[in-house]
Amino acid sequence: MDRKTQIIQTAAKLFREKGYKSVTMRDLADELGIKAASLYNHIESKQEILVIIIMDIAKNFTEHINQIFPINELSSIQKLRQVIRMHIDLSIDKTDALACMNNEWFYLEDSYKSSFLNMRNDYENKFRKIILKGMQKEEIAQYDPEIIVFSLLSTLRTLYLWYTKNKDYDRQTLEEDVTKILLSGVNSPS
Amino acid sequence: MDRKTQIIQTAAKLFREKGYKSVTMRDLADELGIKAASLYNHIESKQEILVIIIMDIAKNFTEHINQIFPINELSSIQKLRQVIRMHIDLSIDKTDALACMNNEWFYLEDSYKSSFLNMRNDYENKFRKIILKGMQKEEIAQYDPEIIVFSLLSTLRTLYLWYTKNKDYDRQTLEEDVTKILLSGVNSPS
DNA sequence: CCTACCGATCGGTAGG
DNA sequence: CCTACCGATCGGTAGG
Repeated sequence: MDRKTQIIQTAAKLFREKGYKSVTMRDLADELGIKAASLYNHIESKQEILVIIIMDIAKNFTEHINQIFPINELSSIQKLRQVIRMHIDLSIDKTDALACMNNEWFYLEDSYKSSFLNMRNDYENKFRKIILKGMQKEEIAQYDPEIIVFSLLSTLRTLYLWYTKNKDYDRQTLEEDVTKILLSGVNSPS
Repeated sequence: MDRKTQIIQTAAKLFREKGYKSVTMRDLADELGIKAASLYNHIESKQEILVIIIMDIAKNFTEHINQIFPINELSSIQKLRQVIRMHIDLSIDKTDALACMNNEWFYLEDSYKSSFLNMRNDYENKFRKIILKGMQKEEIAQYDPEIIVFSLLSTLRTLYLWYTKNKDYDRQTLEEDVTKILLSGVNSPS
């Protein structure tokens, strides 16, 4: 792993723990055992670090949903399952970057912020279309689709928080249980 | 409304829009049409403002769940309904403070941070007990209770975000629809 | 990768 | 509520 990657991963950890604005270049340098000025041999600015962290993880989501979305062989429920799995996998494998994306995107400067928001909107739109098609085909219950989308996404987006406190779950159990609860609700089936 | 209340409400709005760390006392003063130094005639510090905003809204949650929790006449589902309603009401009526509580509690200093986290834990524990009792009585489905609690809370906690973009919903429709989806899931009942 | 250092900005105080 | 101002800290640069 080269130095730049090291810097970015360490930064992701710190940004997650303390927030982008609160982490100083001196904090970051300390964590790496060097002086703040030395960071600038590898990166251009604090902002550049944030951009790389967030855009990289955001692309993961975009590419994955773009891949699943057009597959005609999959039912809406199957697509939803795959989307849930992706959220769980990224929550486990790229926790720090995911936390940064969720909480620090706000501090992206103008052009990157709007490009991030575009990616986010595209993602939500595809997610929404999967739900709507599932409702048309009566695979998914006929509730207000906006509230369904919001409810699912808010759970999926904060999974990383919960996983951090419950690391004993293995990936597969988590996938099964989260999928079950999101699809079936909490009412007793009786 | 006295000046201190004005300062706190304006700060809540700005903290929500830009984040606690990014809002300067000069920003806050500008918004109120005064000079930064004048703020200190009404408040002690920037931190005091944050403490007041967050502790005030946190107490709303604590008091409300403490009131509902011990009522023996209510079933678990009825308690859950009331909790959902509280989240919706506060999301609508105290949006800025709620956003601060969710995103900026992190910047509370030591003793306030731990006191906030205690309140939060108490709240989650009572919420969890309502769910567990509901499962015992078979009012609530027998899934992993931790995942149920997490899934419900993550949706309820981010309701304010969604409401901000969908203000055309009236309170009652929102309560009915959110309750239905959280309790029944998105699977088609067929 | 370091030392030395910069201009800007921050939260907050003194004194009226 | 203001003017004037402070010490500390920030992101970043120069030069080696």
